[in-house]
Amino acid sequence: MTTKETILESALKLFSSKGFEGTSVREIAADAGVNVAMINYYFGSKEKLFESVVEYRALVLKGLFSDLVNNPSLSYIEKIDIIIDKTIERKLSNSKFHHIMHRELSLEHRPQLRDAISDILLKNMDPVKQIIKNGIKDGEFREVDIELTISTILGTIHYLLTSDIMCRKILGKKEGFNPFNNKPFIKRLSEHTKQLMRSHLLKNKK
Amino acid sequence: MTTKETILESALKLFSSKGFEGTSVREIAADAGVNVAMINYYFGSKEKLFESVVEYRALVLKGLFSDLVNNPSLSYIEKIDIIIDKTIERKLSNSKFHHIMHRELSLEHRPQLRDAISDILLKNMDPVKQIIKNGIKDGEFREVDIELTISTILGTIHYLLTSDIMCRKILGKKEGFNPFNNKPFIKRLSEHTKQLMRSHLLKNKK
DNA sequence: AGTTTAATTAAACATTTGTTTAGTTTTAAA
DNA sequence: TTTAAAACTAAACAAATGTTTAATTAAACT
Repeated sequence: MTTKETILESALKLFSSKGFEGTSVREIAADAGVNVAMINYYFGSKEKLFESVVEYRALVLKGLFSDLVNNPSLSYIEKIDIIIDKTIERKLSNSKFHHIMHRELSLEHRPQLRDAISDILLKNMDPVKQIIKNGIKDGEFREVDIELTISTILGTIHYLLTSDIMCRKILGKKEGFNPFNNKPFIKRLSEHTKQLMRSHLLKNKK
Repeated sequence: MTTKETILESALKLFSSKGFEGTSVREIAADAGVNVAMINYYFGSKEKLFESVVEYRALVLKGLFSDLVNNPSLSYIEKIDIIIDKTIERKLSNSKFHHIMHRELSLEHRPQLRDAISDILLKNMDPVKQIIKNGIKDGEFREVDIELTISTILGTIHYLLTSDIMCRKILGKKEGFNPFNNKPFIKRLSEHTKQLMRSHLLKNKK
């Protein structure tokens, strides 16, 4: 790993757990095992380092669902199932990055960064919207509020996978329980969300 | 308003918009129009000021739903409707405080504060749980995943009411749109969530 | 080889940080 | 009115902050 990448990884970790202002460049340098000056040498400033972390990680959140829209071999509800699983999966494997982005969203300084971040987070919005819209048009889905239905999917997953301590308390679990690598819980979350969407979306339910 | 309260109000405002580390005591003092030393005089330290803000505002988030559990004149789904509306209402009238609490939850330092905050946020968890449980027992509700159903309600509302910019983009609204004081949108959110819960919870739907 | 460019270092820089001090004004009680 | 406590102020404090400098080492090129 190059020096630049080492710094990016340490910055990702520390920004995620302590926030931007809560993390000093010296901490990042120490964690990465490099000289403090290297941060400004490679990135120019702490703020630009932060933006680089966002860019660096935004790449892995590329559009996932665009090819799903025109896939004729799946029913609409099956597409929703896939969207749910992929969303959970993606959030789990990028939990630190999601932490950073959602925290930044709730802060009011650095408005241009907020804008960039919301774009990244909603990169998959349009294909999902299209799938639900088509599902309604073809009579498989009820005439639901499309945007808010997507918010429910994202909100349910986000709410539980953002704060381990919150998740633990909601579920009534003990200290040792870690939602992020607990397979039964992930399965449970997936099943609940899918079932929820079946009841909500499908017209002819039995 | 006393000096102490003025400081608390300014701290609430600034912590909410810029975060704990992102806000300096001098900014707070300036905003409150008092001398910097007053903060340490009244609160001891910046950290204790933060805890005081949490205490100060936690009072207004008292248990809302405990009397709802044993109310016999309402059906279970009507109780859920009330819970949804009260949750939205409470979040709107304390949006700054919710900002602070959810941000703090996602940070990993100050663990004892995280614990206190999650307790505050979940103060109403038990009565809601009880209502759904009774609804299932009495045959009005299906056998849903109770904890995750609550997470869906909270998650949907939280996801949309946390970041104005995100909300705007999800809904495809212009710059000027502010979800926090847009009545039609609040109504829309309320209706969606209620409808969602009807489909999800009710056994004999038509 | 020598030379230029890049990478890295330790130290210093100027600000800003939270906090404290010592003194002053205001308030309230005796 | 005198006295004591509370409220408030301006200044100073030490520590930490992001950033830059100047010097040194390593790499790459001619």
